[in-house]
Amino acid sequence: MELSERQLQILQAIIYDYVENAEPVGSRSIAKRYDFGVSPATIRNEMSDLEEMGYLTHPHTSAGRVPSDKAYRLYVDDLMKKKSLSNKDKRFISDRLAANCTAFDETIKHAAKLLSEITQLTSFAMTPSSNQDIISFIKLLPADENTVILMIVGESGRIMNTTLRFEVSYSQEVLDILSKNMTVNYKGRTLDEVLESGIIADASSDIEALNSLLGKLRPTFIKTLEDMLDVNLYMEGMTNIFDIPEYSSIDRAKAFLEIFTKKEEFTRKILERADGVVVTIGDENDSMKDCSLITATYHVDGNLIGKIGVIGPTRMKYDEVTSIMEYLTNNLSETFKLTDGKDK
Amino acid sequence: MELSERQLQILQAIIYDYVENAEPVGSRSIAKRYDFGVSPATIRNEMSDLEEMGYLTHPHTSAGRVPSDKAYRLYVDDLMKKKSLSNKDKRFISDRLAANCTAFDETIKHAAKLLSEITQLTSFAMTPSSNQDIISFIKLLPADENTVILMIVGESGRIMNTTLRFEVSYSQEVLDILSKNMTVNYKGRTLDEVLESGIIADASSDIEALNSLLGKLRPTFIKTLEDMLDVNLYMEGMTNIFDIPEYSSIDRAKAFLEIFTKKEEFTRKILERADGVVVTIGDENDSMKDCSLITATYHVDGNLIGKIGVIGPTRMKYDEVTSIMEYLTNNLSETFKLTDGKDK
DNA sequence: AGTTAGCACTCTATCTAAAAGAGTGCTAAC
DNA sequence: GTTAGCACTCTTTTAGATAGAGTGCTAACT
Repeated sequence: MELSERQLQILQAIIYDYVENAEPVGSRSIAKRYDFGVSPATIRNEMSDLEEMGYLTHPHTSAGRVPSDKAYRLYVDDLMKKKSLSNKDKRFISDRLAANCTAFDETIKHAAKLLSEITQLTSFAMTPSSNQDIISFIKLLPADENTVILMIVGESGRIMNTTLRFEVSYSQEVLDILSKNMTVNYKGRTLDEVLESGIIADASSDIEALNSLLGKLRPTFIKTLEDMLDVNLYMEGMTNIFDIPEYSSIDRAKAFLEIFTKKEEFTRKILERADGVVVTIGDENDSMKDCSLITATYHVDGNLIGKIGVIGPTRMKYDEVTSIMEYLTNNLSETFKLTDGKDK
Repeated sequence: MELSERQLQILQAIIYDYVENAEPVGSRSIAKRYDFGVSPATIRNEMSDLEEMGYLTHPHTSAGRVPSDKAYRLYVDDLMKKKSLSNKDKRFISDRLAANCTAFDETIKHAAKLLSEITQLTSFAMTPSSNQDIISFIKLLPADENTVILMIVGESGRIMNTTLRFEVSYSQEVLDILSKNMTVNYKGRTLDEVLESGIIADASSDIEALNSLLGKLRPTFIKTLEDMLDVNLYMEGMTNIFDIPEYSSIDRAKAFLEIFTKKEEFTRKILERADGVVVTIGDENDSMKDCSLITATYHVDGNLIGKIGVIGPTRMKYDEVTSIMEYLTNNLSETFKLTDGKDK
C-alpha cells in the first residue's frame, strides 16, 4: 500500500518532533505545531493507518506515537533532504581539522573527536585497512649479535617491524642478501596477496644457504604482515550517551558501552560495510538493535580507505549527521591527498 | 588519641561488613554477626567515639555507620593481613597468563583483562616507560627516491620509526654515513638524556656536508624519540562498574567513565606513582575522590618498569586485591625475564 | 467519503499520607 | 563500664487518589 502525500508529511512531522523531544508524539501536538489544516481527529486516523502499516508504534494505549525503524528507513531513503552546512559550520570543521595535522593517527583521532563534539554522539575513526597496500621493500637489520630486525615497508609509507632473537649471529652480508631476495620476491604485491596466496611457503626460489635463516624468519614475516594489516580504532565521546534519554537507565547504558569493549568484533563489522555514507537503523544492525550506526569512508592518497562513524539512538538527526560526515570525510580525503599520509 | 584494641576490632568488623554488603552498618548487626561478647549499646558507644575520631561517618541520623577514607587507610596500613591466594587461584592466574604469550603488548593487555575478571573491577595496564631505555643504534633507510625512514632501536628491543619525505633524494651512502654518525653520537645514552640535555641541538660534531639533511631530520628525530617514550594504556572491565551499587546512578557512572576519556592525564598520574603495590584511597586521589586506586609494578628484563592497576569504589577488598596484584606482577616480571621482551 | 467534535476509556505519572523499618542517642539501672 | 529500654529521627515502602495525556469510537457534518 502506497502512502498518500499527507501521510508522508505527517510521518515526517512525527519524526521531526520525536527526534527533537524524545517523547511519543500525540495527534494534537502535530495538528498544532505543523499546519496541515486538519483537525487532530483526522491526524489520529492517519496515524492509526500509519501504525497499521508498521511505521509507528505505541508504547501503551494512551501514549502518543513513536516512529519505527521502518519509518526512519523511509525517512533516510526518501524523505530526508540533504542539509547543507552553514559556512560557519564548514569553516569550523575545516579549521579544527587543519589545526592538528602532524601525525596521521593524530589527525584521524582528532576527526573522531570533532565529529562527536558536533553531533553530541559517540563517534569512532579507523585508520585505513592496509590489505591493498603494496610491499615496497623488506629489510633485515642486525641489531646486536643475536638480534635481527625484520622490517616491511609499504608503498603507502606504512612500516612495520619485529625483533627476532637467534642463538647464532648472522653477518650483515647474509642479511643483506636475504633482504634483497625477499624484496625481489614480494615487491609490488599487496599484503593480501602475499598472505593469502601460498607465496610465502614457496621458498624454493631462495638461495639454498639461507634456507635455515629463512625458515626461522617465516613465522615472524607472517606475523609482521598481519600486524601491518591491523587497523587502529579510536573512540570518542563515549560518555555523551549518558546525556541521551534513551540510555538514561543503567542497563541500557551498560549494554551500549559493552559494544566497545569488544573492539575486534566491532572493527570487523565496520570493515564489512560498504563505502561512502552508510546508515543502518535499529534491527538492521544484528547486535546493537535500538542503535543507529552511520559510517563514511575517507581516502588516503586516493587509495587506502579508512572509516569514520557515529553511533547513537535510532532517534537521530540523520540529515544533519550524514551531511556533516560527508563534509568531514571529503575534507579528510583532501587533507591526505595534499600532505601525503605519514605514518608512525 | 589511641584506639583501644576493641575499637580496632569493631572498626575492622564494620569495614568487613560494609565492604561485603555495601550498606551502612548498624550496632545490632555487628553485635550479632561478630562475637564481641558485648551488647549493641556498648558497640554503639564505641561507634560514636570512632565517629568523633573521624573513622566513621553517618549518612543521616537514623542510618548505620560507614567507614571513612581514614578508616580504610588505617585498615590498609595496619589492620589488613596479607591474604595468601589458594593454590587454585595461583594456578588460575599462572595458566591464564602463560596461555597468551606471543606479543608483549598482548600479554600486558591480557594481564589487565585477567585482573579485571578476578577482581570484578575496572583494571588497566601500561607498557613500560622507555625513558631509561638505551639507544642501541640509529638507521636511515632509503625507501624510494623521496622517502627516508628514520629508525631508532633501543637496547630493550623497542623500535620506533618515522617516514620522511624530501624533495631531493639522498644516496644510500650519504644516509649510511649519517646513520653511523648519529649512532656514534647517541649510542649508549638513555632516551631521557638525549631528549632533555640539549645534545641534539649540538650538531657541530656532524660532518659539514650533511648539515642540511641533518637540519631537516632534527624535528623528526625528536618526534620519533618522543613516540618511543609513549606508553600504551589498556583498559579492561570498564562496564564492571555498572554492577557496583556505588555507581548505579547515571551521574556517578558518567563521572567514573570520564576519567578514562582523558587518557593522557590518567597515564601521567599513574606514571608518577611509586613502585611496588601502592594504594590510594578516596581523597588521596586529587581527582576521582570516592574511588580507590591500586597500582603495582612489573619489570621487563629487570629494568624497565610497567604498571598495572585497578580502580574501584573505596569500598573494596583491599587485602584480596593487593595480594592478587602482587602475585600477578611477580608472575609478569618472571615471564618477561625468561622470554625476553619482544616488541612490535 | 472524508472530516470533525465530543466523550468515554486507558494508562502513566505525580502527589499525598500513612505505615513500616532501621538505627541512633539518651537515661537510668545494673 | 555495661546494658536494657524507649523516644525520636529519618528513610523507604506502600497505597490510594488525582491529574494529565492521548487514544478510539460514534455520530454528525460537509
